[in-house]
Amino acid sequence: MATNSLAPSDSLILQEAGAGASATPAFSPLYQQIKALILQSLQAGEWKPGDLIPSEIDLAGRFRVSQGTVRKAIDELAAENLVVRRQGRGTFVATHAEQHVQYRFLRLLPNDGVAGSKGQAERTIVDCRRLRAPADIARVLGLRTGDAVLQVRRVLAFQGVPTILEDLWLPGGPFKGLTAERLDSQGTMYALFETEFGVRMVRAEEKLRAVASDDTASELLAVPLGTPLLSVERIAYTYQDMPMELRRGLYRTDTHYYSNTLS
Amino acid sequence: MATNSLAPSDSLILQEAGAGASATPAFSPLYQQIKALILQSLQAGEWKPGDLIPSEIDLAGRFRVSQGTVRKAIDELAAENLVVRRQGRGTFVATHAEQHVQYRFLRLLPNDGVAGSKGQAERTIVDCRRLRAPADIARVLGLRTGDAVLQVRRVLAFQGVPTILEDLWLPGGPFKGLTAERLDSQGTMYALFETEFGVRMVRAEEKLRAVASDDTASELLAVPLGTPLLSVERIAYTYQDMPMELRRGLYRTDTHYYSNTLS
DNA sequence: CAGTGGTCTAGACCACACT
DNA sequence: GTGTGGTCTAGACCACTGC
Repeated sequence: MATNSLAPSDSLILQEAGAGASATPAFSPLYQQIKALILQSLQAGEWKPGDLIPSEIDLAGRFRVSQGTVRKAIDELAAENLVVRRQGRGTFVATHAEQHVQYRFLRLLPNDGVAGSKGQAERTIVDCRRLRAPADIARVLGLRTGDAVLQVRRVLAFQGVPTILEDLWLPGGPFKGLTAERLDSQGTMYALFETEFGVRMVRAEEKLRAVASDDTASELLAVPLGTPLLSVERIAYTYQDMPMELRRGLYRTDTHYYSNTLS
Repeated sequence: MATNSLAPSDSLILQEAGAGASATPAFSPLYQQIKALILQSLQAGEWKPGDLIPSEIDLAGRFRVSQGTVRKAIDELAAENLVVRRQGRGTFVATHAEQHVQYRFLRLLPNDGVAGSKGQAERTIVDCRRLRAPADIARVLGLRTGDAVLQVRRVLAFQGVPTILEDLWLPGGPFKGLTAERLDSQGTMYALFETEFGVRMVRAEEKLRAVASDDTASELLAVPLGTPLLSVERIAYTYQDMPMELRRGLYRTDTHYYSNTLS
């Protein structure tokens, strides 16, 4: 804790200026400003995933606002899964590691809702290489064409049945030093990203299509050529809506289905 | 407003009994109880979709709690899209009618994010009949096998291209009197359900798979036999998690894609 | 026991919409 | 202006956790 950007010094929050002139240009509620400040500290890595952040009373003192205002800020962060509240203990930075759910963003479930069929996926890294980003990949990741990216291809199998083939691309900078061996360690990829590279995926967007299996997919997933597969393109974002991963997956949907809840 | 179940009379809320005995069997926070009471009124149809509900101060008075407690209850209802707050005007029951989004639960977007390509879908009712529910349909809708259900088949086309073929099943009871003509009226189906049958869909669950086009689908969607299509099975729920609609759709995903956000 | 988040209250003021 | 939801405060008490 060398630097604490939450010291009273930078708690200079723009107050709701003289009520008379309603021409306050860029006004936002106090609790939103607090939320933004806390977010900055999360992004800056001052509190790492799993860490306990200061108590509400503590933060209220630093920012010179009431506890209720801090509470509302944290409420929103908790609603966005950036932070986890635990009564009696405190508020913690959300983490993928030591989190019971195996796959944070994977919505694929087995057809038979086998109780606790958490049947560990068998993971196989097919390929892992560094290369210069093609234009389309670069654009999605917010890089320049030709920048270094890491490309990984892997297959996930459930109970011996290869079910998911996915290619993923990561920006070379933040993931310097990532190798196939590291990826083979136990634990989720996203957990590895957090613990080893300080990158926490916060949100993702997916585009789904139905496609026909090509040669490669048919071989790796052991299905006949032309079998309908669910194509899932995912862009995962870290704090600040910064894209940090592109994933293109092909899912077999004979034994599993993609589950979604709309509200 | 013949009966007002929110009169002070029924505001008998179990208070946090004598602090000494912590053996309160079924305790829940006051604001949760308020929320449940408001929900009951919504379910009972005392306030219809689009209606203005009483102000926070009003409700606080009726329930004999503080405005802040009512606020928290309404906050949650708003977060679940059951209610819409409008500063300066009041809180309204959420509605599908007069709501700008065309299709509440449809996640299909055109490949080219054409600005405002809200290109009205052309809707064609292919079939509409009453029948006795097969076992699988009945189970999903919470009916008994053989109960009356309404089955509708329709095609949605965008800019002349047939894109969605869907079959849907509705319980005969709540939708007594629904005919193909009524379905052909302008406005969303869900809007019609609200205004004509008092049924508001609140939430839905979908199962997605990739399948090959069969004879029927190929004909109605004008695609070659075997074309990969996105199969979407949707169960829509009204208040109280009561299933009210089963929909099985086949989407072409050459011109569109299914969009999903994970967080 | 002390410290944390969770609930509840009461009151003040602001921003907005309608009349 | 009046009434609505939106923000902010200050203080009280409860429920849970860990020492």
